[in-house]
Amino acid sequence: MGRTSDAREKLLNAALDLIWTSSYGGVSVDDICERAGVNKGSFYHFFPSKSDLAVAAYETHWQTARPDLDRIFAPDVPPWDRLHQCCVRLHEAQRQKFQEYGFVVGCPYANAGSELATQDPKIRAKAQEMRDRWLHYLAQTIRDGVEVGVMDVEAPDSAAQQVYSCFLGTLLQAKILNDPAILLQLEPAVRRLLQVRETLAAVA
Amino acid sequence: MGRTSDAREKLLNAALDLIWTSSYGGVSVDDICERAGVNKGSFYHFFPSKSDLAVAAYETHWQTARPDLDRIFAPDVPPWDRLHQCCVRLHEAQRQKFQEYGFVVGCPYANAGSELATQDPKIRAKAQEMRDRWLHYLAQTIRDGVEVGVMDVEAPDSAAQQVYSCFLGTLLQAKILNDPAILLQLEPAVRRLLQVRETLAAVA
DNA sequence: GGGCAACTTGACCGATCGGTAAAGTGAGCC
DNA sequence: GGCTCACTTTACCGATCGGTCAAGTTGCCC
Repeated sequence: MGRTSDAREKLLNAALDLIWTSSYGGVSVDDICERAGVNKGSFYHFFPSKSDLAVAAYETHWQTARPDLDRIFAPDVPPWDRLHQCCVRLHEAQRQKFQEYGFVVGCPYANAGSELATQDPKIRAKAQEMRDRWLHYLAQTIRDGVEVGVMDVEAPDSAAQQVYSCFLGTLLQAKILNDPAILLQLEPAVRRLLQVRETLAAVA
Repeated sequence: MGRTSDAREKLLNAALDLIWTSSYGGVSVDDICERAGVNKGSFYHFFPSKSDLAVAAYETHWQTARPDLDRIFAPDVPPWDRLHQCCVRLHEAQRQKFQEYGFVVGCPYANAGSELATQDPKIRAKAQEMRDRWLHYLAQTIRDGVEVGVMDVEAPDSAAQQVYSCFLGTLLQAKILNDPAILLQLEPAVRRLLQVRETLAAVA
């Protein structure tokens, strides 16, 4: 029935790229179509609006990144190693984007939330969903770390939220300073927040 | 020589308000003029461009907020009390904005940095300047806290950056969840980051 | 009280915004 | 092999964008 097309995927990739390195308001539908090599008529065949495309692009990006995250946060990895690896990867990813574009681009979901939380309910909901997914990884890691005795925390869910705050805030500072090296401060902050045992941390 | 006018001030106030509760890209010059009750021709009499107005609005806001901050971070206030008061005020300010507009609006400077750091050098520079000003308060407080023995930190400048990350990240989460209560997690996070002595913290 | 400069007014600019419509095209299925 | 329907093409829409301009008007200073 009918023909097939990869225009949808090309639009999703173009949208994520452009919005991530610029901003939602700074990128037009025409820009996205041009980058994707797709006509505007086709755009509106696949997506009812610009913001629907953005939401879909974030979901696609998450699904792409998810296998990596599942590996980093696998239950058989020692709890602190998960967070250590996570900090390293975050720094590495921003360093790479910086080399590619000349800019620290920060977290795409957080950028969207910061720009649009008060304006677009669908995008705010998506940013919230992304936060929930991250918190799940973090909270489980912290629970495991406490159980093993490598972390000392009273309320793992609250602690996860605090660690996530450090993530977002450090990424944002790196973006504002346009300096990926800011992210090197992330790991020591997390270690303090979770009272990670020094001797074991050194092993990781 | 010539007449006087308060149009400039009205434009600055309108711009800060509108951009803070929405976003830079989500607010037009016409919107700002309408809110300020000023014609567009007058706008461009006072400011060469929209982004110049934004930068000026942030500076004005800072100068307005500064006396309060100087009081909170005064050298004769016990170091932990400064940070405690700061957390309380941050929560209170967002709660108030939430009541007024129905939205958690976050930090105006961080919002601007997040949205425009990769697009507008002047605004990125301004966001960086605001961060530097905050870090100055925080680092001095931490140095004082260490000296008095109420905090335990190796590198006060790094610690200040980590605390600031917590500020930004927690404000951003509150905005994404549209829930001011998220900010209640800020103080315990700061206490852990700086290893604040529990007994003395309880006094504050 | 006159002159000058600061400010206001309102119409206007070309470009671009997100989104639409309708005719055309081609791949897959029977 | 032809029908059908997913997709493409292209031209178009009214609204709005940031910004301009030239002719006013009004207060301050001498």
